[in-house]
Formats: sequence, structure tokens, C-alpha cells
Amino acid sequence: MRVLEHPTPEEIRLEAVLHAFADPMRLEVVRFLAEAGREVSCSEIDLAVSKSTGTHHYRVLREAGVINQVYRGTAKLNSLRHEVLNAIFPGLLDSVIAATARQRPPAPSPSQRRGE
Amino acid sequence: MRVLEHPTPEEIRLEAVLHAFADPMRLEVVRFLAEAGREVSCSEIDLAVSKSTGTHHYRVLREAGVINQVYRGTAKLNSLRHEVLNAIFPGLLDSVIAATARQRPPAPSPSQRRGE
DNA sequence: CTCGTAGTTCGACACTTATCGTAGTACGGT
DNA sequence: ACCGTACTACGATAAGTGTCGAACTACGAG
Repeated sequence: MRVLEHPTPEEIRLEAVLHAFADPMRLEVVRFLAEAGREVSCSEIDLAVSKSTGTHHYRVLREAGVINQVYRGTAKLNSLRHEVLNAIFPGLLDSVIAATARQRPPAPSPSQRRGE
Repeated sequence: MRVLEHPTPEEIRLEAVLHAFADPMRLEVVRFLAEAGREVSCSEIDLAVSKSTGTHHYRVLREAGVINQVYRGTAKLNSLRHEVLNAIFPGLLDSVIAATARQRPPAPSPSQRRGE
């Protein structure tokens, strides 16, 4: 069984988390995971980069402590470490998620335009 | 008179702000400005880098839209763009400031230890 | 006008990072 | 056993970043 290293809460560093956030591809992953609210395989998120680059970004997120990754069969399931991050840096993840939703209006659901 | 370029609220990009935050020196500046709550000259913040490196970090913060810089005489005064950032990315700056205070307990003022 | 203070600009450099393609591994199904 | 899918590992590379020192500019004070 393949096991993946994750930082413990004590090992999570603010700068690493912020650096993990500071990339469009990784922000897209965070935004997607937040919206999904469940475990999502790498291939479900359609990043505009090659697979090897994708692997790189997922690793950065995991090693920073932002996401959790587990293998299930051939797939690798990703989810946000929401509670852990909230405990260490209260409000940080939520404000970033809200910011991504605000700056990238991706969900074009109809009749959802309150006067901006 | 020397004038400094600042991004308008519309020009402020989330990734740029997060990237500006993702550096220990710049986080220290942000933390200092937040604690001071006033305009602070560059030389007041004692960064552990050379002056030219300091200039670089201040510029990154300003161009990302995190701080405001104005000349007064020979000094350059810095302050957080707190209201602007709060309007664009609600809670983001505050959670980062709280996180810096949490991860770097620097202010050893006496009789200020409520049970952690 | 001269001097000192505060900060800038300009290379230069080492290091990191985002990116790719190719080859490889792990697992489930047939 | 074989195949396909999902992801990884390994260079390679181009671009970005943090750092410095040395020379420079802007301003106030005397």
C-alpha cells in the first residue's frame, strides 16, 4: 500500500501555506475542493497543465498541509484539511476560498446576479 | 516630488497578494504595520536584510496592493491598505495578521499572558 | 553649498520554481 | 497474464526570486 507523508498540525508553517496558495493552478485546486466538499481524484480537476506538473502542484499543497491525499485503487483522492487549518490559522482558508470565488466567477448558475 | 504607483482596488490580484504574504520578511513587515496601526518608515522596521533587499520587499508589498507608501521628506512612510483589502478579500488580511501573531510570538510585553 | 540620512537602482549571483516529456510504477479488470 | 488507467519519478530547462554591494538620488539641516 502506498502511503503519503502529511505534515502534522505542529509542522504546518504559515509561509508554506501562503506559498501554496500563491499559484493560480493550486488556487484552482483549492477552489474546486472547497466547492466539491468531498474527496476528489486528481483527474477530476481539469488543470491546464501536464499531468507531471499537476502532480507537482498537488505535492506542494499536501506538503504545505493544505490538502489530504489518500490512495484508493489507482486513484488518489484529495480533500482540504479544513478543520486542521481552521484550528491553526482561523479564518485563513475560508477567506482564501471566498476570495477565489470572488475573483474567479466560475459557477454561472442562472438567476444569481445580485447587483454587484 | 516623488510619487509611487499603487494598484487600484480593481487591479489588485489575489495571487499577487498571497505571493506578497508568502515571505518571512514581508510577513514581518505586515505584522509590524498591523501592530503599529500607523504610518511607519522603512527604517523603523528592523529587517535582517540589507537595505536594497528591504526596498525590494516593500515594493513587492506595494505593487501587490498590500501597503501604501508615501514620501515625507527623506522618509518613506508605510501603512497597510487595510480597508481596501478588507473590501476586496474580506477577512484575508485579518486572518493573516492573526496567523503571524500566532506563529511568531514576538511581543514579550509583561503581564500579558492570558492562559494560552 | 555641503553633509548626512533615507531610500533607490543596477548588475550579479545562487537558489527556487513551474513547466514539460519520457519512462516507470501501482492497481483493477478481463 | 495482459492491458489500460492513474499517477509518479526523473532529468531538463526557462523563468522567477531573494540576496547582496556599490554607486546613485532626494531631501532636510546647518
